[in-house]
Amino acid sequence: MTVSRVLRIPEKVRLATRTRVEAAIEAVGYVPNLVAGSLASARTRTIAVLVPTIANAIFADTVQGLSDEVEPRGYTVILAQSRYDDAQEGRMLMALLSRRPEALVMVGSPATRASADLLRRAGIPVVETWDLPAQPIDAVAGFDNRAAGVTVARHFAAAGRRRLAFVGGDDPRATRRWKGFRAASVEAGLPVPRRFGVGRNAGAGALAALALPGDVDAVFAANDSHAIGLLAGLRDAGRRVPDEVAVVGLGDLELGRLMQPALSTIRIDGMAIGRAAAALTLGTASERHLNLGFELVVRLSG
Amino acid sequence: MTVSRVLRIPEKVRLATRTRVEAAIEAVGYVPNLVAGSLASARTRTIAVLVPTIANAIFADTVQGLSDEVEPRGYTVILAQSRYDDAQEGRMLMALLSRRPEALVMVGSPATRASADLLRRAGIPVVETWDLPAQPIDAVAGFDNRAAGVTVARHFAAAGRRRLAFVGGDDPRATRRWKGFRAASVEAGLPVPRRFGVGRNAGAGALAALALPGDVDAVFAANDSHAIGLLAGLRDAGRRVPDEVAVVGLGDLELGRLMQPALSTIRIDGMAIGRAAAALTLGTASERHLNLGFELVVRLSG
DNA sequence: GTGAAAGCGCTAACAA
DNA sequence: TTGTTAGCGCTTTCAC
Repeated sequence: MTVSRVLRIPEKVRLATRTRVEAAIEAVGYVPNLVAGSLASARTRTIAVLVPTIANAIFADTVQGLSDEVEPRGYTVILAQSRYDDAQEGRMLMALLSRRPEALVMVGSPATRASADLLRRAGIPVVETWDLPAQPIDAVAGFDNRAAGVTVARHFAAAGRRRLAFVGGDDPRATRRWKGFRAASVEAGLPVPRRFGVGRNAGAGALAALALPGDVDAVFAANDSHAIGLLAGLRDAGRRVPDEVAVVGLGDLELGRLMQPALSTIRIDGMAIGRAAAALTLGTASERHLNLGFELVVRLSG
Repeated sequence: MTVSRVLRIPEKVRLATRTRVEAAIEAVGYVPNLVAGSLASARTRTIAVLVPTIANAIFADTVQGLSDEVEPRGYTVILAQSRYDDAQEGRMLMALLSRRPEALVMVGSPATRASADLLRRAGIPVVETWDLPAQPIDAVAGFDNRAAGVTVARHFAAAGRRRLAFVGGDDPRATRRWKGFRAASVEAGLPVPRRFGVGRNAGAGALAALALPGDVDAVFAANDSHAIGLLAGLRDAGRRVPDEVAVVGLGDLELGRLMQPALSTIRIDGMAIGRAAAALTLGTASERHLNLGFELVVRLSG
């Protein structure tokens, strides 16, 4: 019991005792067992994180932002990937909750009703990120994906572009960007944009460049990785950017800034999303609904 | 007890009983408590991972490779970041071990003797990655960083380059690349290369381009992110690549392939390192010492 | 300021 | 095939 106090509330132990205990801890190389401690205290000091994939700079940034806030406070991150697969998401949610995290942070929202119910009954703070769901489970740290699409379409329309296209995946957030993009295009009196579904890497963006009809004069790529691939593909195809085709991405990857022409983009601060999620899980946030917004950064590509 | 069996060894429960238990589980929304289970069975089904930072594509790839292998087997990844800081590394190692992972995977090797001792006494598989330490704690999945530097220097020398430079950080692995690069340059009869220490992002590479003396005709950037920044910086400074300066990176980021000129690089398969680490932790690897190698990929930048 | 008792929710081992 | 007992290594509570 005294050892336990020395480790957790040293000021409640007489200095002499404390010193002796510390020496013993050192001597035997004692490493406390937090799984036993967690069971006894009902506090695991663990935050669960579920991302589609960690091998994507934007989500990795969010995990880092979260982890930067949470580690100094003694929390450990437990991580799982849903791989854009609803069943996998459900399994991972269950696996994470079985470890009794004190909060759960996920990119997006649960895909199924069962997953949503599971989270609702978990009795811990749940933070949905990278989106602004209409009926959140609990807390939110994200931005309006639809509005991002609208912003880009209006930007293209104002610049006199007429034949728009969209390149992106079919996950819920990309789809919301697409919907906003399409609606605002039509509202601006332009034809319905073409949509190119693609894989999840930059090479896919390059492929999209090949498939792009000759009359398209502006493309919104739902993430910067695609946009950069698209830029490279257009360059190789001999199509001049932005003269013939404008390109705008989303995410503001550092590398987009270094492309020639520099990539215009919707800037999202993934690390800030992670930090906001941390504040929400730790209860230090002022509100449960954080709209971190986005910003159109116009560079040379469009 | 019967519930426990239904969940872990359902074939040992009569079908009728099983069905009833499953119905009850469903009805009350029972979520098993793995922290209690872990304590009782002394098996946490947890793998600890320590990376310098997760917001770096190459490490994120490794974490994904690892996680892809272990998640289907019921393991959960617990993650911590050392931030290239020895004290932080020590604290995180302790924090991770307190949670009694069944194995620990880290990028590089423990920085201090105390950390190394801690790991040695942990009594679990420990995998050091992204390097080939001479005296590993236990298992290794990596490549020879020094040899990578040697390969690039010889490549430059064979191409008739004379004034070499190195751009990179001062972490142990970048330093080993530098040492190999320098030694092989001198061996080839070239002057000692200049070394430019830089921060950890691509912008730093762009800055290095500005600092680069006019007579340098070949640069080895210790990672692709720096190399891509360097390419952009050289382009903006009006220095032609590869005519005036050759550039070779390390990592084979997808975006390097899309640059113009396409980036030559030392290809490392970060995901394969993660998968190998998984095999090592799960005991399915044939050897404890895996050299995954690297490959010089010559593209247009040098 | 220190220690003794009880118990966290499971699983291992054994009994029925 | 099912159930009982003991105990995993801590923390909480309460006594001294």
